[in-house]
Amino acid sequence: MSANPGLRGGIERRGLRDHVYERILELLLSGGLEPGARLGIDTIARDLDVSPTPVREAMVQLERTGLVTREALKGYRVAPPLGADQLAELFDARLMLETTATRMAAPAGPELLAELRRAQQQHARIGERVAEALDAGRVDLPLTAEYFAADTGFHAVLLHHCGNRYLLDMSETLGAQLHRMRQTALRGVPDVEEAVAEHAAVVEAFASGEIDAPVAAMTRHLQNVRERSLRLERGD
Amino acid sequence: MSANPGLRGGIERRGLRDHVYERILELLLSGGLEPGARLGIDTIARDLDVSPTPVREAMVQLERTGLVTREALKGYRVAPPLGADQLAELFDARLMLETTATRMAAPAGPELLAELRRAQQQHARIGERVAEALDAGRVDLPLTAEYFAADTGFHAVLLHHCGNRYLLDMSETLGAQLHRMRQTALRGVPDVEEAVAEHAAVVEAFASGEIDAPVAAMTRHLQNVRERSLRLERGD
DNA sequence: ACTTCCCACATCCTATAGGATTATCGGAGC
DNA sequence: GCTCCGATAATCCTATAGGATGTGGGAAGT
Repeated sequence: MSANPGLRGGIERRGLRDHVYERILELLLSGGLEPGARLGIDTIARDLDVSPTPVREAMVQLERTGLVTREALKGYRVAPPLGADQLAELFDARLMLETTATRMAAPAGPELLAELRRAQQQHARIGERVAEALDAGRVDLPLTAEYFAADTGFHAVLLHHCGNRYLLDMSETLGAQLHRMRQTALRGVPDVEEAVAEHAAVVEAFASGEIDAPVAAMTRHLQNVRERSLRLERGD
Repeated sequence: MSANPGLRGGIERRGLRDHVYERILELLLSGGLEPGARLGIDTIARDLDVSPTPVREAMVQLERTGLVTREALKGYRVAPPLGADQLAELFDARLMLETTATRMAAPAGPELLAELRRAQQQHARIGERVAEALDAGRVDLPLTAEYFAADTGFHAVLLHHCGNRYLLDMSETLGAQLHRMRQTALRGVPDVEEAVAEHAAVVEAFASGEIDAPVAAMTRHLQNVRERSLRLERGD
């Protein structure tokens, strides 16, 4: 296929729109902006040294993800924080998606098991560091971001192996909302040990070969996450 | 600038982007375009008497629905027809979504039952006319479109009453793909009687008050639809 | 002092123009 | 006859400009 993978840096041309999209996306995911803050087209265009047109396209794409809201003739804003009801619905949707994906991936091949173990160990490793920092009273923002990425990565393994692109798409859409929730509602990582243990239980269930065990373990995990998060949302 | 800004082809006053989006969407859903056909920005802009910018925004929005594909620096095209594997995945996703929505809507209030009955009668009424036309050997395209709309409407009732906006969003996304499938893969409506009967069974299950009956009826219905469609796809 | 009206500023939205890239078609060479 | 190559045309992509709309502040009136 591609003759020389070595020099693909200069001719990476895929339009400004995608670059602008990624920049704004990571800006949103980094959490530096308050919900409701204005996202002026011209302002962003000036900051990125591009014209308003690609910025506008990127905003349309972002609007579809739910991270930004648009009011006609008034401009774009950072989406308001998720309400308690939205939070519950989000967890319900995720429960449906991931249990189904787990069921579809149930006859676990050896490569799935390997990937799952790798993701789980990564998650556990970072989780341990997070727990240490938490005991020391420190809050390490980059570390927590890394932790969330590892957690997302673990779940992504199953979605990638369920063999259904629509489920994967839905999961990625929900993933953006989930990230937003973690920034606004939750302030830290209150349940590292529980999450790591439950992930390990899922891996064990897959390794056991029982056909219904993985779904049961995943259901338990997600219901626990839901319960912990909603309890935290209500104010401890 | 344009000669007469006052009467621009029935375009109202809330931003051209949404209007352009709707126009292109109904153009795609009407089925007048071959899969793979080019969707030139400037061409569409000229046809609708607007500038390329709102057309471009509408295309970004459409790309997210899966109805059109985009190749950087090459333009937009009508998405290729769904393969057999995509078809199966689509039905699996729909099965997951609708059974879950049915379960969530299970304690049926009287207003849900009323809406469901109304939608079911509408579906049955149009279905009868479709069957008559089918017996007479005629193929009435507007009538089949109306039939599909009624079928979609029946399922939409449940999604609207499940109380979860994410499930509703997913269903609408899948709905576009479903519509596309009906245009390409299926040519007519081969299973009017079965579909009407199964919808009636779903309504009855809701009316019975049994907590698990609606989910079971809906599962049976969707599995039957899946089986009939895939059999047709394989070529009778 | 409070409300209302009006005007100036900022921003969004659309239109037009030009550079860059890709597809197409005709012709030369093997 | 087939392949390769170059020029032309069409299209996409980005940038810039101007009209339309919403917003905020100040002055006048009650």
